[in-house]
Amino acid sequence: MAIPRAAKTLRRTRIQEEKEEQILEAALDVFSVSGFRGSTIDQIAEVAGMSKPNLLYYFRTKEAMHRALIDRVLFNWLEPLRAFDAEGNPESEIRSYIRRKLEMARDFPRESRLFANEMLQGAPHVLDMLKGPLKELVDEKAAVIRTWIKSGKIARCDPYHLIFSIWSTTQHYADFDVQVRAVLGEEHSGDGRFEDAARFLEQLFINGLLPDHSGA
Amino acid sequence: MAIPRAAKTLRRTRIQEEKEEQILEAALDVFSVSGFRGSTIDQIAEVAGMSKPNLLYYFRTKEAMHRALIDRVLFNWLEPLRAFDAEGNPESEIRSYIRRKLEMARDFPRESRLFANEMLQGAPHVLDMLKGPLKELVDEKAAVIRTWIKSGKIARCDPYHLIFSIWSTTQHYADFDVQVRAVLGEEHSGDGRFEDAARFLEQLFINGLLPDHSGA
DNA sequence: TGTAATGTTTACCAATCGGTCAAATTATCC
DNA sequence: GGATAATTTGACCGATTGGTAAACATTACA
Repeated sequence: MAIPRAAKTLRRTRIQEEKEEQILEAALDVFSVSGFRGSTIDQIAEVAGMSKPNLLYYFRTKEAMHRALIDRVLFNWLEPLRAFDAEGNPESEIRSYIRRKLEMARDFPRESRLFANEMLQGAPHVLDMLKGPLKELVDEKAAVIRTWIKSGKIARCDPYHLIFSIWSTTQHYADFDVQVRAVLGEEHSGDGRFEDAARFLEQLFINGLLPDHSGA
Repeated sequence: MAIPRAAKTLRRTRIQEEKEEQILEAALDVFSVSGFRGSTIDQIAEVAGMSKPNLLYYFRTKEAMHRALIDRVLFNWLEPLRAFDAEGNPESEIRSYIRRKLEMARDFPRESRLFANEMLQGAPHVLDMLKGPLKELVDEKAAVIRTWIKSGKIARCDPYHLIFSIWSTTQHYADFDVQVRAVLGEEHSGDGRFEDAARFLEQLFINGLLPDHSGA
């Protein structure tokens, strides 16, 4: 006899681990393309290779699946920003932040699109997280950048918009991948484009942010 | 007696103009948030203040509505890039391109999101346009940028990634508006943030792209 | 090996989906 | 004003949606 699903939280079976993993993997495929409203449980079930009621045995509702997926993805997503270090020197910190974010766009494009879809829809499922933990983390890093500015290590600029511009330029290669490929053409659409992007962005941000040469 | 809809193309009534306008306006509201799959005709009908069969009198299918909307939006969307002028000097051209794109993000955020949604889904409805007209336009402007580089007016860089980075940084303020507001907090979420963004981005791109001061 | 807990499937449900149809209403033009 | 064309609506259709119930199958464990 099937047990009330609450019991699952007491002890997790091997099968539960595997199947939930399988489901979230498929859900990432589907949600990242079509967004929450545009995705169906049947689609996810097909990708996961399981029956729809079987999915709903592990996640009571479509919402629960989406929530579990977001929770799992968000933590890793902020890792590069957390690694942003006040002690390092600005140039190498900015460089490696750009690198890391570009690597994530290359290696985890679905995660990026899942997040982008959520933003486009007004962040109905993660608004609290944006206003809370994310804002706090960004505030903290903005303070770091301000100390760099005060000590003359980088040019005066708005640290928030600096962070936004790194986010947007790097995530662009995941979220707008199809446009990037179309514009670059088949020949330049290989993995090499990430190296080109990295070179360009590092040049842009380093030259753009170094202290004024013009002894003003 | 209703006439076959093909007849509409012969002569357009005043009512047709008005209602189609009304419908596309509502469709923009809905599609830009939920994407094509996630939007329903009923939603659009409600926003438009008309009955569903009435919508379908003007647009035979949901696809037709979406196509008409995209067609109407895309032309204006590329206007700033078209205005990018080879004759002007690089600094002011880049400055005003950033300004124009930021103004569009501020004044037409739904259009930006409609486009972003389409990209996230793999551009099923506009792929040909990306590979054709858009690529040609970008190729043309990339050539302009290359002449600037050759004549030493701006630093050496990949013109395509330069264009991508201007697109992404500016559109970010429309597509990720909810995140920007959440991170900046209520106090800095007013229209002033567009001025701050403009200041930052112009500084970033101008300093980042001016020719090397270090006589290398 | 037996049995209870866990996992899976078939059949199904009400609500919503995109879309049709014919009747009713309104605008247009002589 | 009346005929005719254009517009609008309510009722409806089959397909798909998110989700359920219960029978069935499998696993874990004594």
